[in-house]
Amino acid sequence: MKFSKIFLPTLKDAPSDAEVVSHRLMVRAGLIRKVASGIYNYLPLGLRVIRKVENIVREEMNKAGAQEVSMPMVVPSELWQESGRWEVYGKELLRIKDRHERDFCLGPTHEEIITDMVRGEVRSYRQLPLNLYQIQTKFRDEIRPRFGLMRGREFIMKDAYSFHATEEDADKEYQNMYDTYCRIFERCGLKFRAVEAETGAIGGRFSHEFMVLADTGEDAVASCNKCNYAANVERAEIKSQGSGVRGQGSEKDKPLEKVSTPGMKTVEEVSGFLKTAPERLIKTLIYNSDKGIIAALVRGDHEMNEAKLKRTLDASWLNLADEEAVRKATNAPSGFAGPVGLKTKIIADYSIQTIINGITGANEADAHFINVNLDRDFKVGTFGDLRMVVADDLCLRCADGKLEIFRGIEVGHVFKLGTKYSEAMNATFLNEKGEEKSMIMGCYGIGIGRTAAASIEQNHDEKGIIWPMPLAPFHAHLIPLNVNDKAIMTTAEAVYKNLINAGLDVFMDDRDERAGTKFNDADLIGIPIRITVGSKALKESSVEIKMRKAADVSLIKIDDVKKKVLEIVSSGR
RNA sequence: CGGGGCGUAGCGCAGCCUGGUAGCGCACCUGCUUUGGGAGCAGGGUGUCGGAGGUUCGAAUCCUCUCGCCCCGACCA
Repeated sequence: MKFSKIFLPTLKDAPSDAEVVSHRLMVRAGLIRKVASGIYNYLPLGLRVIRKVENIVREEMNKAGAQEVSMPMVVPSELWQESGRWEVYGKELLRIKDRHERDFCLGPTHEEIITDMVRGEVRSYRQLPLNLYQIQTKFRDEIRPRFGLMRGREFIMKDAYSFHATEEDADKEYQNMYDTYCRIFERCGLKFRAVEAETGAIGGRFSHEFMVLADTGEDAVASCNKCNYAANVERAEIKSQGSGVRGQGSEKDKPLEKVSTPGMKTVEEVSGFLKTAPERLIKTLIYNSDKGIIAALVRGDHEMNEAKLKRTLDASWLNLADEEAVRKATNAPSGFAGPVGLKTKIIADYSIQTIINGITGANEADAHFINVNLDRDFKVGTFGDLRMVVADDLCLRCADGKLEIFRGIEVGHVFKLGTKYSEAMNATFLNEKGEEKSMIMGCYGIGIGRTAAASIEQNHDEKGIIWPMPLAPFHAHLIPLNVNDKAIMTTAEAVYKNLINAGLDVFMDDRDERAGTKFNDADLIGIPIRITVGSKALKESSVEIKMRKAADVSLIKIDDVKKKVLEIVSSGR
């Protein structure tokens, strides 16, 4: 492909709405253009990269025994009603009506459709297992799309679904997909980690996320500095610290006292006003759930982890009570709730056990209690691990490890679904004994565009993108320095044809531009191998070859170019 | 959905407060010179100033409504 022919608009300035480096560079390097919030055009160069990722995914999935299918993007509401998610999924599900006023949605994920497809055909355990996948455009009406392809509303995803007759077989496939994902992201040249994760809206039993390490990542991951435990902070468990017994310290219990705290609602305000450390405060959060109104306590310097709370309560839904419900439960405006004298069920994080002479809301406006002590002043129904992990928390899985927090971009996610969808949608089969059983399912997703974006987050410099060879839109970038020089152009054309005949993807900048312009565009676009044809090297029957990621330039005889480039490309980096 | 901000040339922005008939840099077009890291000179403006309505002799500028986009938050008392 030649620059003069390709539709490749590069930009010196990035549009002001591009925040993160991958978004800026994708726009500047002419890979994508925005159509609407979270919705993008893929330009030729961008599509090439997308295709590279897709093909790696496709090859590895096929190798792992999965089969490619394609399902519709527009899905009738009935299937979603059957699974119950039409009600549950919320506003992210873009609902549309056809001309007959029938409800449809744009598929954000395809558990319902695939389950419907499989249940229609599979009757016997002999037809199992199955692993079907597609690479397709999804739509999720995200609250706040951002960061270009990183969190779009419309995005390309590989989603795979497996069906099994037994738990063991499903577990085996889960491991198979886990291993496959590791191979895929390794082939993409990414630094990543697989971490334990929450299952979220997809549901299911357990899951792992594949996180590309990047400071701009939207997720935080806790990982042990001693053992191989790693989990999304949403999920990460904490070894309860201390003995769990109050009063170990030298401090004596003081009498309970009510103090005036006009307008002081937040932990910062109260601790600042009373001149104490936030860890002395007991934060009281009033929740509404299917288990009734709950008061949940965490230490002032900690954050509640609702996923943990939900699990500990065994609740199926849970949300923070609104102002009115808070008043009803505590007789006070929000901001002044506390466990003392509270009638509702109280659940607390382990860390509450060790607070001596704590501070809580007094369940009346503009007042807090100080010197609050567990058991003497209030009772807790259940203790549990309820809070978000922070750096240096102790690892639950090993003896003396501490947790570190790093940021990551979620590029893949594997779920063991179990029978959530097969039961709801009646996807059954007959086993050897002729018994009717629900199929055991798994599902496995990879964000294609996000993987490309994540690669840029990890591989760039101030000049532009530095593609790893497997994702690069072209293998080599050929630059004839002066298109009006006959000797240079003859050589460049010869090298171009020679490399193409060798099966390589070659990009030639045949524009009548100055050297600086071409070099800068080359650095921006980030093709791994740069070959420069100029008069200096030509005198020695040579061209210059430079790797995008390296600084050094080497001369190479024109006759040896093909061999050299093939060598670099096949070495994979 | 709540708060804040922005919408002026393809991109980045100024002008708006204090109304007077639209500008800067880059890009783009023409010509000449130049040609190894974003060239120089000369010429060219490519715009419903997001849209609609209003105030006014006169609106990019003031007012109202509306649309779009961006940022922060959106359960953290």
